[in-house]
Amino acid sequence: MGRNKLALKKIDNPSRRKITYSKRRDGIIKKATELSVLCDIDVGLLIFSPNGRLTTFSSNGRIEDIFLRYFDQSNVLEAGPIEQEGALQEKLHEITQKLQERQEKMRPVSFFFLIVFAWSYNPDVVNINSVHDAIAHQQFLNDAIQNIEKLTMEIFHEPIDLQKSGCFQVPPAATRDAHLTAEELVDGNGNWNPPQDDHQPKEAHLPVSPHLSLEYLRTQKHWNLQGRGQGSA
Amino acid sequence: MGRNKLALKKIDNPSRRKITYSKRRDGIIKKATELSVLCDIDVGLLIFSPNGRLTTFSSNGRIEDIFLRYFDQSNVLEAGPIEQEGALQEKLHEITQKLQERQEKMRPVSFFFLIVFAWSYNPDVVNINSVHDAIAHQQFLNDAIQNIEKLTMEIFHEPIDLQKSGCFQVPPAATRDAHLTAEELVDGNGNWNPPQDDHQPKEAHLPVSPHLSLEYLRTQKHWNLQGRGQGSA
DNA sequence: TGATCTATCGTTAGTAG
DNA sequence: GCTACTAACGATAGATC
Repeated sequence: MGRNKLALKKIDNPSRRKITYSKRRDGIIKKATELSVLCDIDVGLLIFSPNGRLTTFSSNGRIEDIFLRYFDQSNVLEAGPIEQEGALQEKLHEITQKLQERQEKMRPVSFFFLIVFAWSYNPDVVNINSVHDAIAHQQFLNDAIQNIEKLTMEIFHEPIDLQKSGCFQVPPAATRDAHLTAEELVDGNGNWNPPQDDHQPKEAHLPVSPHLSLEYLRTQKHWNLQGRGQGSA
Repeated sequence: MGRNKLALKKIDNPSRRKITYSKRRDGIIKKATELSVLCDIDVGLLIFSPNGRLTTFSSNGRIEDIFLRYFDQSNVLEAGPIEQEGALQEKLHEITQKLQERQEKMRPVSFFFLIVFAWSYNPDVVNINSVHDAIAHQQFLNDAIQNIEKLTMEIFHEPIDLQKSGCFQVPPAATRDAHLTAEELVDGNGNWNPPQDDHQPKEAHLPVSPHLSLEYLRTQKHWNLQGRGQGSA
């Protein structure tokens, strides 16, 4: 199209690239508009410009509404897969550290959300097996709750410098009683052990972790340029 | 384009609508591909077909990576605004109830995430004032932690029927000790009250709630068809 | 029968300069 | 903006399931 064809590769000349960006961004937004109106459907679009500036399009309400619908559909089932212990912990720790290093002015809830999101997303899960075991499932749930709690504790115990940007320094969080792991609550035979007063705090772990079900992926079309998608071309 | 022009309105004929959908979906994905390659940028695209089927495009990795980048940019600051008590509680309750009614096969973590997301998103916040008060902030954090925990408890105490789809019925969660509200932990003078054994469970509340900063919105372009966006046309 | 591809054709709208 | 040029796509027909 246009006076002459463009090769499908990055435009070297920065100013030309920006011009092309503007034109095509507007074009694709128009297309998205038309598609959503003509077919009466939800469309969401996220574009990060060469300068890192974000342009968002959503056919209906906010882009977050589209996200919600996405996650709503992603709630697909299979039994919880087994995750090698520790890996998830490390990942979370890495994220929290990175965020703390940046000392970004972050709103606590967004921060908290990011953790939970990164955790539930957990893209690096491979070599996992399905286990239909209610006990394990319960372990997972308990550990999940405690892990989030624990993480939040750890995070907000550290002073995040929010004062510089009109926010506050987060004071030390409250002492909490919930530091039992499911391992302590369920014995080797799967029997329930109510918490005792003489327990010792212990590292929680996540024996089970989420991933998208294969069946779900098969019913959906996912495209991306790195060939990691599941789409039927 | 095409043999003759289409009016920019919903296509009445369902089969024609689907055909148009397919073509234009492929077209817009091609455009998104070209845009991301030519300009070397991240692009994410979410399309829900007339049948509710989801098509996803992401220029780089998974669509969730684009989400993460979005939320990363969205973590903008202002002091936490005051939220009228109760409204958020109601909203969360509504969501949990709706989800329970549907009895959908949901993965616990996704479910949990959805709650946290809906909570941190909270689009209905209006008429809020900024308050620079560390105590209130701490209350908020404590309440936040406890609310999520409490909700998770409430949710998973209820048997969610996951068995029909190869999943399990979630057994009653462990007895937890963390049902104190910040109100109980911090007295009227802002002093810290460690938990006592004779406390009574009580409804937690959220005095503070997140929203996107206006300044952030001003620096970004948001488009949508309902005129609620912030974009400069 | 209805849905979903494929192919072809001709018009026009996206876009490079 | 403008202009030139071509690729997106509406219509239609035929194939497959």
